Amino acid sequence: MNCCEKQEYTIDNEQLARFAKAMGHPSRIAILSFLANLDSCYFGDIHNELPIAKATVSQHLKELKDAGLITGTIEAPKVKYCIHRENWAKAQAYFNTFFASLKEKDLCCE
Amino acid sequence: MNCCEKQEYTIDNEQLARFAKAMGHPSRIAILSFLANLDSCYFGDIHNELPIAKATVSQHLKELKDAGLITGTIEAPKVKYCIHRENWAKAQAYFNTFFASLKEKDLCCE
DNA sequence: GATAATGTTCGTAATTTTGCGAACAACGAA
DNA sequence: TTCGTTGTTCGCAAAATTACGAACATTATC
Repeated sequence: MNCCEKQEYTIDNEQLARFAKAMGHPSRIAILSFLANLDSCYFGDIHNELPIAKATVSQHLKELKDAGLITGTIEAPKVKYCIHRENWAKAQAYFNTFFASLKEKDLCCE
Repeated sequence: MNCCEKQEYTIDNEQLARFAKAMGHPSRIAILSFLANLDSCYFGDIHNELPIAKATVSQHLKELKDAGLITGTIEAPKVKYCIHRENWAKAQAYFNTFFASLKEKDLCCE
């Protein structure tokens, strides 16, 4: 399904808000961009990309993982983070459906 | 421009995070949905739709306004809120571009 | 086994967010 | 003018977020 096909999604407002909240911080957007562009997927490289302490990076990664947008696996002694593709697609569809729901004709405003 | 055309947007991570943050709360998603579906655009009706105090609703509306997703105008004695269509489209494009940036081939993960 | 490298967790502090009731401001109507 | 309606702002409290360094755990390597 590409982004122009009709979507049957019934948006779960709670879920959409959870995705949005996870994306609501510049560092986390940067992390997601980094992973989406496949520059690397190891903690160390993510950390190097950001001007914040590793404890903080770890915390942001945890939040993204809790929101379901990424996965984390141990590849000793490193930790590999990846975009959670299934949920990524779900988030994409949710946002897309949400924004597309805006009606053209506006009887109230304007 | 529909959602399938190539987009030349250079995403501003800060701006995207700001949009996401504003959307990162169920009540604010509900407000945006309400306005997008043109059910009404007056404060009172928005308030009736939500199980929270009017002071809190007013606060959420302020945040959405600060993020640029809605506008607020006084129509005494009521206040009318509307989707800020220009910024709405901008946010839509930002999210769309962001999610679409995920590479298909993944050399690192999976 | 000792050491180095890699991340997570803990404890703490500062700030922000969320939410409420009460007080207040602005305006239309009686 | 007075009153009722409509929302905003204020003051406060509780909770969550953000960030850091230090301590800790794990594993690879010497």
